[in-house]
Amino acid sequence: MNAPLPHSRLKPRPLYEEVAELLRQRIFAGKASDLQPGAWIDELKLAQEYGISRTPLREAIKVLAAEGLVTMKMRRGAYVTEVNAKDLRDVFHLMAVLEADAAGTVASTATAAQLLELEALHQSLERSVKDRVKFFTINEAFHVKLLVIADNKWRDQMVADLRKVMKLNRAQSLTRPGRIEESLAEHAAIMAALTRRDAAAAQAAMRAHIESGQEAAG
Amino acid sequence: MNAPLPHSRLKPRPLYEEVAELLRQRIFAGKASDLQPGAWIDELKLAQEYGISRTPLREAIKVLAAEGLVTMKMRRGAYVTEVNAKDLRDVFHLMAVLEADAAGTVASTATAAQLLELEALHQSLERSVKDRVKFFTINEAFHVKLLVIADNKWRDQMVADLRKVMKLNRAQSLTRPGRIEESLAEHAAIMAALTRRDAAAAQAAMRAHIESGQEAAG
DNA sequence: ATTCGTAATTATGAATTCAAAATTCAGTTT
DNA sequence: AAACTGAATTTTGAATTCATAATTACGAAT
Repeated sequence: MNAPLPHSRLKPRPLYEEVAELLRQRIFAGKASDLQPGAWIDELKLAQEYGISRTPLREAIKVLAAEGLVTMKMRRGAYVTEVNAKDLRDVFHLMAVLEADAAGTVASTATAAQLLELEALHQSLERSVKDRVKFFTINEAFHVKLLVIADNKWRDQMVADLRKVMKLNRAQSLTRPGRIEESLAEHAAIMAALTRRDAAAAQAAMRAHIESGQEAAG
Repeated sequence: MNAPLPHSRLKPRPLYEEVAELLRQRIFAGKASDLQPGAWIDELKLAQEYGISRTPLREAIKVLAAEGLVTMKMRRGAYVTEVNAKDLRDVFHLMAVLEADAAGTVASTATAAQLLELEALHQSLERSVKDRVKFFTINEAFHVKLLVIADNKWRDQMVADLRKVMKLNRAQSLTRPGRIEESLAEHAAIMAALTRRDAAAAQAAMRAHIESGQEAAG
């Protein structure tokens, strides 16, 4: 079949993480891949395919299980997690709560320089309304920067995990016509509140923004 | 030292989970155990001690790593996580945010019967001011019940993980004189807001309660 | 005596092997 | 033909073995 993966190069991180990342991508590929939600994960097949043993593969699967991407059933192996509508609502709700809190923290504690960094990103976002991909990228960068400034690694971890679960569904992304302009307006509201250093308003604006994104997805 | 564990009985859950639980307890025992914060985890020693091989032990360690209890260093093994003062503040903050949100949800969506269940627990709490252990137990039960009613399994998972990290520190627990009465008063405020179905007040009361607990710990 | 370099030891990461449970399949019986 | 029993196969869970990276120990040289 496949030649063994040339993981001959000096490995900067353990194999199981490498494999976990590969599996994540296959899972996120959704129905394009064989690892769709609900699918059984064939350890033997995957191990052979990647040219590795089952040991690191199983370790990778455990990592994904902790992230919520796969679900383990006793003596029945691992399955790609299926998220129903309520799950998705719950995940979006938490994302809104956590990011709103981050926005509030930034409004009250960010330095002037940090606010300028956000402002720069926001302006870059405004210039990207015509480029869907670029808009998406910078939008992501804005949210990441906000979290970095809010400086709570535990929340960062939580948000990252929630994002992964969201990606399971594949519905999100700014595809609905007019959604980009809408999103931009919401970002403007967030940015304005931050600049005013109005924590309550920043929280509210961020919450509205995420919930708005949820509707776009649903 | 120890005889091999008699895992002869029909195992209801995988060995690595069993072991993960044992390790958790040892870690939570804190300085009473050899697994204090910062300590290196000797795979070989532990595996021999439990009478198992390194394979399930390493799987257990990966589970704990996902929970944040241990930290992996590439090619250097696993270490019990050390939480500094800022980490602890950040964890408490998130706990406050998540539980406050849950309280808000309960205030607005709980059924009358569910509120009565909480009310019953609260009254039981009032009757336990003189029994430190009982108070602690019922207090825990109240928070758990609240989360169950709020019905968001992803938040439940997050709160559970945060609790584990908190327990790493071992400072928490209602030991300061007068803290029990204080805590009871805060619970009364929460309960009152819930009964009034005042979501905003319930959130604020819960947030105050958790932050108050943080001071008691620090 | 200290520092640098190399050999020996130790510990981690990964592959392989083994055991046992679950599923599948065939055969028999009603 | 349907259903039940039991053997064969498949697959998970765990132990063992192997390879390599990292640390330690030792010794020589400055």
